[in-house]
Amino acid sequence: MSESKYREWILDTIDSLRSRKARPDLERICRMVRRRHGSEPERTCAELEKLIQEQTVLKVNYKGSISYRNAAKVQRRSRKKDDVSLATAARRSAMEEASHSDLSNGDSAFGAVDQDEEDLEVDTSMAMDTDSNPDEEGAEESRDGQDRPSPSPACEDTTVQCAPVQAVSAPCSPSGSRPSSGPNCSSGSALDCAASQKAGEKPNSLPPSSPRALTHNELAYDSAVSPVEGQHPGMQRDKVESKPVDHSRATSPCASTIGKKEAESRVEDSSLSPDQLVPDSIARLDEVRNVSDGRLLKVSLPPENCTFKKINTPFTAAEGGLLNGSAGDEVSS
DNA sequence: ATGTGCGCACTCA
DNA sequence: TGAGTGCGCACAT
Repeated sequence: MSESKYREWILDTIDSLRSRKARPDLERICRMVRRRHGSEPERTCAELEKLIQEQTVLKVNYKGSISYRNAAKVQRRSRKKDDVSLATAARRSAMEEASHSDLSNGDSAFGAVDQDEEDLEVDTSMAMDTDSNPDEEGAEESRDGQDRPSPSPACEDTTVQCAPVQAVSAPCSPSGSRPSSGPNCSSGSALDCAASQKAGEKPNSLPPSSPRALTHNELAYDSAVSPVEGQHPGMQRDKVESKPVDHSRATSPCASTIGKKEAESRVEDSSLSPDQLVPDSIARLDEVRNVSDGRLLKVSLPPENCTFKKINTPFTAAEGGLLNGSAGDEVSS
C-alpha cells in the first residue's frame, strides 16, 4: 500500500523538482516528500531505491551529481531518430505504470512484468540508452528481484536502502560525514546522505568503461554495466568479473550519494558522457555476484567498510575535486 | 527558513 | 539549432 503511494509521491516530487528546474536529488526528494506527505526521509530513501530497482526511477549522474529521473519521462536526447527507442520507452513507461500498482506490491504479476521490462531493456537497452541505463542499477537488482519478488524486499533492511542507490552512486560519504552512521544511511538518513553529497562533493564518477560505449547512447554506461547483462545471471557474472575491479570500490551502499562524489572525484575520467547513469552494477559487483549465487544478500557489511574506506581514502581530489573539470557528468558507477 | 519560479548557461545530438 | 538539465537568484509563504 504505501509503496504505491510512495511511488506516486516520489515521482511526483521528481516531476515537481524538474519543473522547477531544480535538481531532483536525494536530498530534495526526501525533503519534499517529507514536507508534502510527512514521510520520513529514510523511508523515502528506501522507497526510492525500490523504484530505482524497478526502474521506475532512474538514477543518473549528471554533471557530477546524482539526479533522479522519472523513467517514464526520460528520453533525452538520444532518441530522436529511433522511433524504436521511443516506442520502447513508451512501452516501458506503460509497463511501469502498470506495474506501479502491482509491481511495487510485489504481486505475482510482477514477475511477469519484470521480465518484460527486462527484456525490453535488454533488447532495447541500446535504444533506450540513457533511460534504461540508469536503471541499470535497478536492473540488476531487479534481477534479483526476480528471485525475490518484490522490488524491495531487502530494502527495508537498513542495508537495503543504502544498497542500491547508494551503492551505486555513492560510494561513501566523502566527508566522512558520518562514520558512525556508516552503515546505513538510515540514521543519518537520506538527507544526511544527500547533504553530504553536496557538501563534499565533487563530482566524479567512475568511469568504468570506455567512452565508446557511450557513443551509442549515453547509456552505454559501459558495457560492463550494461543493464542487460545484468539480466542474466551468468552473464552478469562474466561481466562482472571481467570489468569490475575498480568499481567495486566505489560502491558503497549506504554511504550513498555522499560518498559518491568523493569517489567520483577520484576516479573521474573525463571520458564520460553527460548523463550517464549510474550503474550500480559495477559498484555492486560483489553484490551481484551474490546475486548470482542466489540472491543478493544485501550485504550489510559493505557499508561500513566502504564508508570508511572511502572516507579514509581521501582524495585530494575531493577538494581539488575540480578535477572534474569536465562538465559532463559521468556515469557513476 | 523553506518552497517556488525562472533566466540563463551548459551540454549534446 | 533544439532540447534537456540545473545553477543561482529573486520572490513567496
